[in-house]
Amino acid sequence: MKQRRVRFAPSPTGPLHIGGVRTALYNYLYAKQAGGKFILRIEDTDSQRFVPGSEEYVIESLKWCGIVPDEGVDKEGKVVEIPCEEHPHAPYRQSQRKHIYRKYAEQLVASGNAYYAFDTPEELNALRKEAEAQKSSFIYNHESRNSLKNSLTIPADEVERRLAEEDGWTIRFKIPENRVVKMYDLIRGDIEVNTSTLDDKVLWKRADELPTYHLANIVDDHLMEITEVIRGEEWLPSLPLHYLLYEAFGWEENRPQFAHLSLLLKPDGKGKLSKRDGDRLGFPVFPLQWINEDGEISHGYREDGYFPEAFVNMLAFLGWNPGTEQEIFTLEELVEVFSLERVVKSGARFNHDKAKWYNQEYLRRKSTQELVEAFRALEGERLAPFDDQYVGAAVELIRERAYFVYEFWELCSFLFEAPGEYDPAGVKKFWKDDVKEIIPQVAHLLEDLEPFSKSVIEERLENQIRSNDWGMGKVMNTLRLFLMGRNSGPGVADIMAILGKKEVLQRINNAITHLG
RNA sequence: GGCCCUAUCGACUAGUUGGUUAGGUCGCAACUCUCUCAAGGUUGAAACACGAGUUCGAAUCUCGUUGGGGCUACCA
Repeated sequence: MKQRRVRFAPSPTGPLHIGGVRTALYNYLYAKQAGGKFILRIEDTDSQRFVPGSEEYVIESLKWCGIVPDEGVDKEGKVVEIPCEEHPHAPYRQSQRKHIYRKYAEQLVASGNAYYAFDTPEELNALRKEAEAQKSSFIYNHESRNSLKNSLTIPADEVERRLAEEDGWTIRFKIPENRVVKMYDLIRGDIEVNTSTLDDKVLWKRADELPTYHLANIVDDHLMEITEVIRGEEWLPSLPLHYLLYEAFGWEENRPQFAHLSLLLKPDGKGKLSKRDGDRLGFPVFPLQWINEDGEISHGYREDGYFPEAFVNMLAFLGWNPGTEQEIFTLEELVEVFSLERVVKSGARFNHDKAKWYNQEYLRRKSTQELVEAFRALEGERLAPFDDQYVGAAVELIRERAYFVYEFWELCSFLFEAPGEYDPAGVKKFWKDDVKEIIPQVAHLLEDLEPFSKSVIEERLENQIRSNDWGMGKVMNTLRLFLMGRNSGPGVADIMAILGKKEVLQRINNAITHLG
């Protein structure tokens, strides 16, 4: 059996959107499952829309996710430009493969499958406008091509002259008339389209002397011996053209199989997920932060505190499921169980809550030490005076309450800084005459307590409060207020054990003098 | 408009050969635990878009309608 070779082929026109990351992920999982190759190819045949930095962004995003290309990118994370043993098909950037495509385009003209067209963009736009006015649409196809300026209507010597003297020409594919193209999609099954509904797509652009996606894509997939093309659903309407191109080149024998992935949809309303939805609804649409030329910042999952494993797991389940009830999978486990047969055909709405839940699940699976390190990475200055044991105790106290490491400080800052003020609502609710009498007595009870551990504190407090009939709620909530400045949070005994006797007594006394 | 894809709880989905009390997860609600808030535990509300047809029997097969999505560039 042939080795599986799949590719992810983004265009460097800006940051990679999470839908793109998902496509890359599915390609990667599919390749790795069979011990195949995952190839990265940069499809930069649109010189107009090129955005500097996007190629690096794609590579860094994939790296963050743990999706490392086998071919196309070297160990330094650079796109390979010169062929070598590991990257025999270099260059992997289409702009650097220009010389390759031209002859294939010419070959199609020679075989009668394509033709030169001399119509200017202005002329075509005028035709489109005209058709629109008559509530129809202009299509460059078998009906119109014979009345337009191309090598099918212009005498051969004239064509020769114009090709030599002018640079205003394109090469168009000559779509056959009234033929049914029978296609097969690994996710969708059989698809049939009549060629008469298709238009004569441009294969070679005058504008930048480069092939269009359609030509470059087919040529490269063939030359790079791609076995399966897994791409977004937006390419499904082009599939008949691509089949016809394989046929015209005589490459049907080893034409890759195709799988079209449904698109990611907005969480609300209509349409596919876009950059603006992230800004509007407050969640990232990109794996990594992106800053455009105007200095506008788009949020990224990485910068927003997501673990890459959680992000990948969440993305994998958006449009795929293993058919079992397990929902937590590492990348390695996903490689094991992934299958295209289980990819869902309909579009999936992105859900921010589920993404957060995944992060929480992964946070819970981290060791305390890993979380201490992540916490320190975020709050270095403030945590510096405290040793790992103390920070670890703090982390263990609040880890169950967090979705993200960045929430840690808010949840346990009181363990590192004594409260400067006390929540007025809590003071009003608990700091009453009877409690003012009781708290000093409670403080006194703690003074000789040894060891000052959670269970010992808990036992002493509970016994005394109950036997004196002071009221558990009143006393405990007041203590919590004095220890952390707020009236909701972890258990009082837990807090005390971490802070230590001296600090606890000091905080209680401070509060008493402060509040009077 | 034309062409193509698609249709199960609010969301993600299971239900691959027609017979299930239509299952799970997120979210939501209630109860429970409890010194508060979380977390946990238990429970609940919640779906086969609609209409025909085939069949003893349809979420599942067929057709149609409707909804959703994509494409319709010398963009990918």
